[in-house]
Amino acid sequence: MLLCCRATASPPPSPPTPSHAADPHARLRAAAARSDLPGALTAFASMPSSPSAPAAARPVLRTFTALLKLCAARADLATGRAVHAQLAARGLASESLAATALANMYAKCRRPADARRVFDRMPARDRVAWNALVAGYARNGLHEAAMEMVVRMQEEDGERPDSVTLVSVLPACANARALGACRQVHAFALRVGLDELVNVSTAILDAYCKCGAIEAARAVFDWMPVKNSVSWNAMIDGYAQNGNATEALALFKRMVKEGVDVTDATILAALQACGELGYLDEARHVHELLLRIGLKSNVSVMNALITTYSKCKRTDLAAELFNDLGNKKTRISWNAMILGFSQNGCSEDAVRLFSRMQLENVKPDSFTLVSVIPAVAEISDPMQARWVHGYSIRHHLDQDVYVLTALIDMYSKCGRVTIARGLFDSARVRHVITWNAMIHGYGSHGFGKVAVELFEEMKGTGILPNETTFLSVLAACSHAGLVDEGRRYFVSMKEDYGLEPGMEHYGTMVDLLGRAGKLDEAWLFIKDMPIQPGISVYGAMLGACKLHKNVELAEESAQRIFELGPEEGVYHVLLANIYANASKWKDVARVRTTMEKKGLQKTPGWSIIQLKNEVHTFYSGSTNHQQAKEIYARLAKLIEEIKDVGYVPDTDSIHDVEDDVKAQLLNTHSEKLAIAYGLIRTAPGTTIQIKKNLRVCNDCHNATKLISLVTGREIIMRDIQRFHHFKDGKCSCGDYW
DNA sequence: CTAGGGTTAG
Repeated sequence: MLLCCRATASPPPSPPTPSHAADPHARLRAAAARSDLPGALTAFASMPSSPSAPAAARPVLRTFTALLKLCAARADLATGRAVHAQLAARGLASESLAATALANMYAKCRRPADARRVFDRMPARDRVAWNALVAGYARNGLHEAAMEMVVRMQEEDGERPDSVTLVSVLPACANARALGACRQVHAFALRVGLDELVNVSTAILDAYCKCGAIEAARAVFDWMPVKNSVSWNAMIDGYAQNGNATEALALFKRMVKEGVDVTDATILAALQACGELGYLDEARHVHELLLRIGLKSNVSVMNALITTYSKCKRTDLAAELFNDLGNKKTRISWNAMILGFSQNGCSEDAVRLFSRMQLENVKPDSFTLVSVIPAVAEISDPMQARWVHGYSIRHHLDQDVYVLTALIDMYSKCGRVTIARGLFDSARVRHVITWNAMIHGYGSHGFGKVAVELFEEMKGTGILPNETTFLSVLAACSHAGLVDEGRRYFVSMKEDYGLEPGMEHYGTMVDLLGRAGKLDEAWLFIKDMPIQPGISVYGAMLGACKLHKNVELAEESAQRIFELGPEEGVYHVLLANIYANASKWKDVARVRTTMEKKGLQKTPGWSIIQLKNEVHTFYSGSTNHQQAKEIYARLAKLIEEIKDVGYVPDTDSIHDVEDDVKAQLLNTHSEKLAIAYGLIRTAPGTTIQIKKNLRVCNDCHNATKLISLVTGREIIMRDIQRFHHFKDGKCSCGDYW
């Protein structure tokens, strides 16, 4: 046996480090090869600097450039500056080789201005020095400056760009989305034959992708006589980033088939494509592949896999990977998992994981909060909301625009629009998304006029509205019955801002016209749509037909919806209700039968109320609550009280049974149960907050108004579409929803 | 001793 592991064995011989023979220059070279900056500094320290010392022992230019390279690699600015001082003391700081290395060091330490200063002091600048500056600007996000340097090196010094110049400046062209510049570089490369080089062509291809010129990129890719992994990765990622995930995956498969080396970048690009398409099976294949080639220890790849499985709605698989990461987890891993839970409706899991992150002392960043805050918003517990807000402040992240916007949205969703407005007013920086969140907040709470006013104020600030802004504004107009304003904004969207309305905008417009009773106009609006109307558009029409009892147009709309094959039973239910309203019982039966045949089910309605730390869920007629008896008793009393102030049960949507049974059924709606329970459990005067999974029904809406009157309570009800604030016998929606 | 500058990914 050559090596023995027994404890009694003699220690292995130490590596040959003849300390006496220590030539500092050799030691520094060795340290540099190991990228060992401290070792290199020790070696440097043992070099004599006095001119009386033997010349061979004194540091030479090479010594300093080696140190600078190490500083650059580690972004160690302090040491880099010390080396700069040493060079300056010897009058070497402007020497071509040293200055170039210095410029490079500063650029990698994110100090492009210092790099420039060194460059400007050079008496003569060669191509390499120019290249260092181009690369320095490019990697620090100074795209225009990088491109300008390429022009100046030719004009001022007559230096012809070489391959390094091109691969340095191309990322700048790419990040500046400067397609024209990309084309110029490409043309230049063709002219001087630099396109033969794989790295040049790859950089061109990548820049084309980033500028959205995916066909041009593909043409370069297909032309390239020699490709490497980077070329393939850039092309695959180009497709993934440009929304063509299908082509990205196809190319990825070809790459594997042709035996090109798959790297971590390949995997990341392929996973991105799988996630975008929600292709679980493909994601699993990529997963298997990366296990085969041993990329499992790459945390970035595992993080991407967590994200991808989450996008495929498999948080279970994501969580498994997350747990397997053990102590290799980074903050990005936590963020990915929290976001995964948050976006898949697992709000409690998201918040729990966030708490665990605190317990394990992982510092959060703005991404963490932007992931967890929507989960808190979904849970809508004001206490938790206040806590996560305080947490954001403690970690100095509350003024991050994205965090702030998430907080505004969260407070709106917790029914606290005023607090949301306070945050909005205190914001030091506001993006479009910030305005959108606030406008949406007002709109969803029925403050349509305020939403519109805020939108007008936004236009005055010079911030350009986007598609989402208009969606919120149109929805606000719809909820507040601002028909003329809505029509004008819809036109303005395209004419003044060049924004193309999407399916949701059309749906909202139909909703706006339909709610206002302009059914014929809504129908014509659909007919005039330049895109094929989707289920959501006809769904809005159907809802309006229910509201205004128009059987004919309801049938037409439903017909189109059924042709489009809806996955939920809501539209059948809606149509059946419309027939029932018109006493067309045969038709009701027919719709019910088709619904059953298609295996579609009515979504059971539920309402929840949160008290202390418990969530109480009520279904229509449910009796399984611990305090069910009390609840029904309180409800019965409540119904008597509101009858005294004019409550008449709205039994329109119920049939087949006697009137008193109808009233009975209405009285056990989940909303009413939740409210009754809230009244029992909370002190007089407390606001009651309810969340309902469907639209609040007509009768419950009516009843709740009167409940707010007789009990003197404010009741905030969040349904699938919007918020209703009930107070003093009125609702913020003005009975218009 | 011929040094100093460079492509994908998050």
